[in-house]
Amino acid sequence: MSTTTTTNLPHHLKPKDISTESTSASKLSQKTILNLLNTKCNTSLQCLKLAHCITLRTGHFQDHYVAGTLVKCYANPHFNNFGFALKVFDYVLNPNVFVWNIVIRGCLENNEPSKAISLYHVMVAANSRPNKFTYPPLFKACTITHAIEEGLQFHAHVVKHGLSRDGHIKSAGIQMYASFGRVREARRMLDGEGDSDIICWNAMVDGYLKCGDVEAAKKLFECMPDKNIGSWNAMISGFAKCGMNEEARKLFNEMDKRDEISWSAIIDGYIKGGYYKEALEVFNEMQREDIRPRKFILSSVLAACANVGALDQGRWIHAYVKRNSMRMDAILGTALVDLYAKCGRLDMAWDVFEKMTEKEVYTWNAMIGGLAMHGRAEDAIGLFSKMQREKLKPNEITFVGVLNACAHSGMVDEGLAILDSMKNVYGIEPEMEHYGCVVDLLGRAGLLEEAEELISSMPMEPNAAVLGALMGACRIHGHVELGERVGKVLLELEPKNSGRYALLSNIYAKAGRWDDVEKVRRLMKERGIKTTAGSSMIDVGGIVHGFKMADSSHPQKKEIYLMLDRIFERLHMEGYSPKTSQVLFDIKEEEKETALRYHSEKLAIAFGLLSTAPGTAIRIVNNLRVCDDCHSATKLISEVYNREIIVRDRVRYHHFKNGKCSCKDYW
DNA sequence: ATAGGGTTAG
Repeated sequence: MSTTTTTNLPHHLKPKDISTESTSASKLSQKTILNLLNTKCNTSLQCLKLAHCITLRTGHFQDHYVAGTLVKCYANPHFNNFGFALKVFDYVLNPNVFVWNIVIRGCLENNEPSKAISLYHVMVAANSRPNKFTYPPLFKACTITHAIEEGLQFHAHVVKHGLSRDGHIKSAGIQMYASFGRVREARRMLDGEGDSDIICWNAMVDGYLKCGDVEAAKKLFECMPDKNIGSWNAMISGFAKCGMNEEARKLFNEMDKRDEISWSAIIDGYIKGGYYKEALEVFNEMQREDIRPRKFILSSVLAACANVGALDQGRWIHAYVKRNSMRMDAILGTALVDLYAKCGRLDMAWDVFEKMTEKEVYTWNAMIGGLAMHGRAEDAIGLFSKMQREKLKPNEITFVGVLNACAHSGMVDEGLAILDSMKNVYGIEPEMEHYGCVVDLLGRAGLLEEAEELISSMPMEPNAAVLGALMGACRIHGHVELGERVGKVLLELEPKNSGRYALLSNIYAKAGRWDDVEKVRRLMKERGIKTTAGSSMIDVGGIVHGFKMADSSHPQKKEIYLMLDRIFERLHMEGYSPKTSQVLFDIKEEEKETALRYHSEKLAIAFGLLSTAPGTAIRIVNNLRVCDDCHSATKLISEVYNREIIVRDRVRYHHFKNGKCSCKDYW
């Protein structure tokens, strides 16, 4: 029975060629061949092909045990050629359960869960009776593809075949039901007949937590007949994922033996909650306990470094990876690419990217996104084309990167063409995020009407992010009426988001409508909304220094403020005039200037100029977008002090050099 | 008979 598109196998690998031949090889026993397949053939494709030839020559190919093992070897994800495994499978006559199970599992291991499901139907149609090994991968496939109907059907088959007692099936089933949000069905499986063991309990604990039922998880954890380290870890990572970092930490402290997963879960919880500094502290704590970090933790920590701009610590990890000859797998490599890109070192990001041998879509996405963030739209699009030349399928994240690149450099036609091609060429339905990028693109370019039209043509109701993009464009182009209209909707849609209030009052302030600015301020007060304070971080000698507006907490505050005054003296001589329209209060002009002068970004720059050698680049990470005034001041500083200043804001990078910015004042 | 399960990463 043919199950795949059958292109023929190479001549020498076809059964019919030599199955009748009798050579000395035929004396090889089944056992010897299996031994060969199970040892050498898992790493060497050459050995595998040789073994394949031998099975054909000796007539062992139609032995299901041999054929199954052979297919399993070909299906090893390491070879990245599952298509070939399927072709070989096609030549197995009347495969038995063993062979079917191998190929179904192979689908899963090669990221083809839907294929696993469809092959199961072929298997049943071919009258092969599934056994207990058949179902776990199928449940997993349903979990991944969210195939609820099929999952229920598989469960029914499990019952029909009398396999419900099996622990492997139970744990996979529990996970599946939990992923559907059906904890009660999961629990019923756990409590049903047969042997539920630690792994099933752990899966259930995890399931409860993934569904947000913390109490049920706690209760089960308490009354489990037996626990292992995995049970604790499931609780900790579950707490961490629910944002309950303190609870997680409490359990973590109670453990008598922690493994890498325990540490990793804690660190990850902090990262997910945006507590990057805390994450880095835990990492240091771990090292003080002499635990040698491995790639799992390292890639998490790299994400934390990337987010706070801790370039030096990130580089240390990179060096650590090299020093310990750790394999640069796709995840670790991607984390490094992301780190360097987010820390403003595109050169190093590119270096890692180029040397990586195991790139995945994520890796390309990180590099494309990095280029986009730096305003290098042509390069981002170039890389996108290269990705296709290398026959890698872009995913929806790839398009977010590419469209962002267009938005950051005003490439309207290209952006629209790409949005169009998503569906027509790549078969990927544009989602809200993609529309958001294009609304941003059109809006920034001043095409407000087109942006509005796009929004009304979207197949879904615009969310806050999309409207926010439109409103941002209104601010840039001084479109008060539209901005006001959108702003009102947005304030109801997201009454807790302080950024929206700031944007609206900014639009009013720019138009000099101070009464309305005041109204917004009062509304915020009524609703108890606090503005997100702007903060800037700068990494000097491996230590990240953070500044807030008018900050006086830094030990060197005196020097910093003195430096700032000196800087502004020089800037004024160069013709700098403060962009007081940035200030959201109707105060006197001089006061406005003072308010601008102590923006966190300027404090960080002053500190950077003080504490780094002349000529070295200054790298700053802002939590918000750069303001107009900081932008023009920084341009001038880069010229007057002859320094390259690299500023990362909430969405993109600005490379200031010789009085100019890489964003070409378009951001 | 042969094969297999949970908690950690971009």
